[in-house]
Amino acid sequence: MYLRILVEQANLEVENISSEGLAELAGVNAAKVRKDLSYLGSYGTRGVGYEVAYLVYQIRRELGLTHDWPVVIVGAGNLGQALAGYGGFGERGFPVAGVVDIDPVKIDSVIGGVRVRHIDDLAQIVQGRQVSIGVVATPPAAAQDAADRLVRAGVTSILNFAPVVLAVPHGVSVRKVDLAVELQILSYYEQRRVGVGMHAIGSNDSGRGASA
Amino acid sequence: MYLRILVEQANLEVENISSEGLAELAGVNAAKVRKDLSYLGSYGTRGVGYEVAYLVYQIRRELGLTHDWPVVIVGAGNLGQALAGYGGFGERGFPVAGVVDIDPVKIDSVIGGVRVRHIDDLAQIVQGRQVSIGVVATPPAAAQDAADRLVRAGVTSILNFAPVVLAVPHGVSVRKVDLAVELQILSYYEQRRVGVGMHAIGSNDSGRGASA
DNA sequence: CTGACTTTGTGAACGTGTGCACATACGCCT
DNA sequence: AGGCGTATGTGCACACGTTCACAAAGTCAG
Repeated sequence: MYLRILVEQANLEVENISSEGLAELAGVNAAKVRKDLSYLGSYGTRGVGYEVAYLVYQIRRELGLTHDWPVVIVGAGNLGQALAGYGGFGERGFPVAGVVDIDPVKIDSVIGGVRVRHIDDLAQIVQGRQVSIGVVATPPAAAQDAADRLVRAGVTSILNFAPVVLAVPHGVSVRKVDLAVELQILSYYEQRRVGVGMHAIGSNDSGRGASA
Repeated sequence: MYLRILVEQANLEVENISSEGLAELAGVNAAKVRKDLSYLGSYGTRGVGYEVAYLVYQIRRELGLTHDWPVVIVGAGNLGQALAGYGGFGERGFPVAGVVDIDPVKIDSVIGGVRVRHIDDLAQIVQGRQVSIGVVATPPAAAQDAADRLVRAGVTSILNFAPVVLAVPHGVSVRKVDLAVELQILSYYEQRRVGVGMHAIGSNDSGRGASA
């Protein structure tokens, strides 16, 4: 998150930024910013702040964003198509190396400049293009199989959009994005708002909310 | 998450489930399950476990899922279209009440059975259909404006897919889903894996990972 | 060079979430 | 009816992330 804001500031030709300025843009506490950045080392200058360009470089380095990480998407349904068609990934260093599906009807259609291939070609794509990140965008019932295939092909990190808990071997990282859960959390706040007589208003989930 | 698993179990005609069983399906600790469920009240039976159907009812009640929460989507680009076309929302109690965009080219196209309308019609949609949840699926530059319009129209909860920090008045809840950040977190793990010589393997983010 | 001002880096306090361990309560079998 | 086994509910300890507060370190003006 800091990285995104800092890149934005760099484009605006801001050369230095204080922890307080960065905190405001990020919607967090200034002390937290300093503590977070201190894990990278002591790259700030007291009385001045942080040099934006240098900080961008250091964060990129720490996050492993010095080179691209090609990504393979499993599932060419609504979500898979949207992800492949969304240009933002390539821009941010995650080019779509391939899209695979199990449905013959979808094979060979082109999405976002990438041709959909059969899931049996997964290993070939992964090994040929050194892909280490896979995205599961299948229906829930097919998600575990998709994950198994990704792992077998050599992928070691998975971003899972299916609302299921994936079982993977040790050494494989999984992150889950569950859109329905996000909406359910909002519905919980809505329900409290009307039900308990408004004394819960303004209380957001830790750090994820913002107010002005 | 428990809700999703319990509904699944109910469909499999499981009548009772223990905290340990539920914990395994959810990939968490059994004590955590019991503590979480205890916030709903004492709905378990010692020596037996929890009655699935009753638990589903209680969780639904607590989360405010006893009735539907119509949702309005701002932005009919790649992501907006995918979200509108994805049937999962309606199924889970979040029907798409409308999709709006500012681009005249997109107006009147039909996505997932819903006609795209102009953003100026937002207030009408929100008030006419009692919408309290809005989804921001616009490019970053347009996100704050989209949020402002949603708030003005009367929406009190926002799910934000744009990679920006939204400023909203007190009393409005915001949740953010940033796909690029998720990938960056995975890239961080990947980078550690190769860089530091594998002693970080298997360490996932708190509770979001799974292994077998 | 000195002094006033600014901003970092971090020790300490605080709050929250997680996990262990065990008393408690319930069902079932004899 | 009584005892045994099983699973819940929760007090306690621990670990972690967040915030406060302040000394240290740097800049800049005169």
